[in-house]
Amino acid sequence: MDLSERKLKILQAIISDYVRTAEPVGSRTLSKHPELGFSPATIRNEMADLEEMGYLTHPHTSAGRVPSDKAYRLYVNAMMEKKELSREEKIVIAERLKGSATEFEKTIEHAASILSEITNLTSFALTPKKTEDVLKYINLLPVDEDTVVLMIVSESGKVSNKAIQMNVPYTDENLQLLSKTMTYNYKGKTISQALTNNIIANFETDIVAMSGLAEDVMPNFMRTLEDMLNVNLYMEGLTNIFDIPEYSDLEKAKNFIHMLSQKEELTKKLIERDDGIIVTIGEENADDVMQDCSLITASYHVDGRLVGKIGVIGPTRMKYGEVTSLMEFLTDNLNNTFKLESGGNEDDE
Amino acid sequence: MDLSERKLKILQAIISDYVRTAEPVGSRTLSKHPELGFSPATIRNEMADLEEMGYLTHPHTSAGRVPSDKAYRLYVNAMMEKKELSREEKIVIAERLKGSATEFEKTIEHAASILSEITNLTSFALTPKKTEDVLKYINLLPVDEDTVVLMIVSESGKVSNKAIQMNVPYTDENLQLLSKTMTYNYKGKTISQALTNNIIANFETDIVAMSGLAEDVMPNFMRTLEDMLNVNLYMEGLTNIFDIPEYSDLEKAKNFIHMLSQKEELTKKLIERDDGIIVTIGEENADDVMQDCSLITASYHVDGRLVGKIGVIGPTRMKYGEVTSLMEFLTDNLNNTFKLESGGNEDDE
DNA sequence: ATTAGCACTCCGATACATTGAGTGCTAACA
DNA sequence: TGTTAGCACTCAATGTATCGGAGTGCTAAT
Repeated sequence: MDLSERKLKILQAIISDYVRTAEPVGSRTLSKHPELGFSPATIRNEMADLEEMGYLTHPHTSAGRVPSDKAYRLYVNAMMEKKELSREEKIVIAERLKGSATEFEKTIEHAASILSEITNLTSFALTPKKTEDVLKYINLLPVDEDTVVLMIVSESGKVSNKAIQMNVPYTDENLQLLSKTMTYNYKGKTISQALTNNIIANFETDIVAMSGLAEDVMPNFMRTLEDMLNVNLYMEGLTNIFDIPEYSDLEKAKNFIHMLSQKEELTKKLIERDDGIIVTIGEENADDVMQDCSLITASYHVDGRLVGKIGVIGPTRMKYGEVTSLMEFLTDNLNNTFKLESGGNEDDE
Repeated sequence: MDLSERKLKILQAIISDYVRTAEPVGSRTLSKHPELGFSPATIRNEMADLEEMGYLTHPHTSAGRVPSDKAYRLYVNAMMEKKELSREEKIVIAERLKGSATEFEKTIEHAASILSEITNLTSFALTPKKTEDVLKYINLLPVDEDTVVLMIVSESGKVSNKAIQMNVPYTDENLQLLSKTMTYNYKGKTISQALTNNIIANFETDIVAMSGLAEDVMPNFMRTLEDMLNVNLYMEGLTNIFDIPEYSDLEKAKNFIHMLSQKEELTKKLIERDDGIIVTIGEENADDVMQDCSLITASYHVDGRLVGKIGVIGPTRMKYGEVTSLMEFLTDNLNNTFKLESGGNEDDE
């Protein structure tokens, strides 16, 4: 089942040629490769073998060979070499990320820009899912006779709020009491814990509940917590696919763009992916509309806990080595950036 | 300079045929129109005149005629008839908008969805620019030893906030004093007024300023005000253009999508447009990349003051009558929705 | 003023020949 | 026995020629 040294070399050459040119590569071209000192005929034999084994395909009889998904998988697993970025590139990238360091979301957005610019693919970035963010402080503030503002502050520095229309008259004392009770009950809990353990039951016996205040406030509190879990999806380089030969077919381009326009679904797909750098190639993607794409995602961490994602999507024919190396560098950089800031002064909204 | 009755009829027929079929329309076809009982030859003469006057073009010698931008302009100004929506359509649309009435932004987003679904064009919706929103209440809340939350509430119900890292130690009294001073100074002012009249000078002599507190707070206050002016752009039906013959050319489709991906620029263009229903046709658009598109925007009002926009963009060949009627209905509906709520419980973020 | 008639133009579809890159196979070779 | 040269074959892509049809513009008749 193992491939001979020579077959591997040939396969690698085919992949790298094809990735570069997008044209099926033939035996003649390959025999000119410096690493492959064999005649076209020999290479043809090997290619026939490789095709039988499922690593290559044939668009039609008189065309060269094209790597299959299986070939790319082998390449990514075993043959691909990381392409370390040059010192200059690293500096430029780091600068660009740092240039917007005060604004959390901007930094993420820039990461996506960089990714699409360098790879010439479509990239995206997902802000962290705050499931594990810890509640710190809850307050209720009087505004009007019938309006109260609920404010929630979390460890990561996120501040959320909501104006609540009160059905029941309230007093400042009651508000304060409820704020304190809520803070006492929820402080130190993660958002997901707060959402699953509805502590409203505890209030039942309390004077606050008697006043009906909690009935007005708690549903809004829960909704606001849910809102806090929302993530933002940034996308860059959408039109890059028009320059990729694979998508010179209008129908294909349409499907691609249509898929990427479904932001909610896309977000869901991305969140579900495992941590670390994950490469899924062509048919490995569960999704029908992604059967001829490769998707690469990487996760970054804020404060070592909250997990966000960046990624690229493009044709299966892509420079896996370069892309993954770049993504590795980017996530490392993001991890560091968000570690130093360490829950500092982030931006709301 | 005026066009004869007959010429007008012919032009109208050409436009309506061309809008429907996207094919150049010839004299034969026209002579079969029930309204036009003339022979092809007669119609040809008239068409030649219309072409000379700039209302028609000729893709090539042996092709039918195509309306020019000038023709569309005439059509929109003088010939187009509003197409009242049916009672059922109105009900369905109103229901869809109401279904999300509690969430301001969702309502806007739905308006865009409806617009693109019915017109089969690309649509967008812009949340209102809050320049004229009036400040109501400003508060500073202690969180940490070195963290304070700034909270701003406006008449429209929008609540904004920002966590501030304090460089100077503060006391609760100082915070309260500063909150009160700020509220006193800014309450009743619009956001744009607050942004232009920097009242920080007034504080100079005040004890609060002495403590250095204001220096920490004011820049953040200003930044937050600016953030409050940010608008959101929703876009729907981006891929609809792939079904439009005009964009079966890959290059054109690319340019179109690329233009719409530049969200900031697009937002700026849209905001700048006058109120009411505005139609700009082809070359009337200042922008190079929009020379063969028509853009229709309409404004809706929240509380009669804040102005948001909805719109569609597509090929100059579009059903102006139907689209503008629909947009009129939508904006009327939005105006009412946001009037009844009257600064009620809107959503932050 | 309108229209029938006709020559003319030009696009688009169809058919056909040509080219060239590449294959698979066989037989010769080291 | 593995490698290679040679050769017939395949097939997409390209170019060329032809033809039909839709539509025009002009002229002459009504």
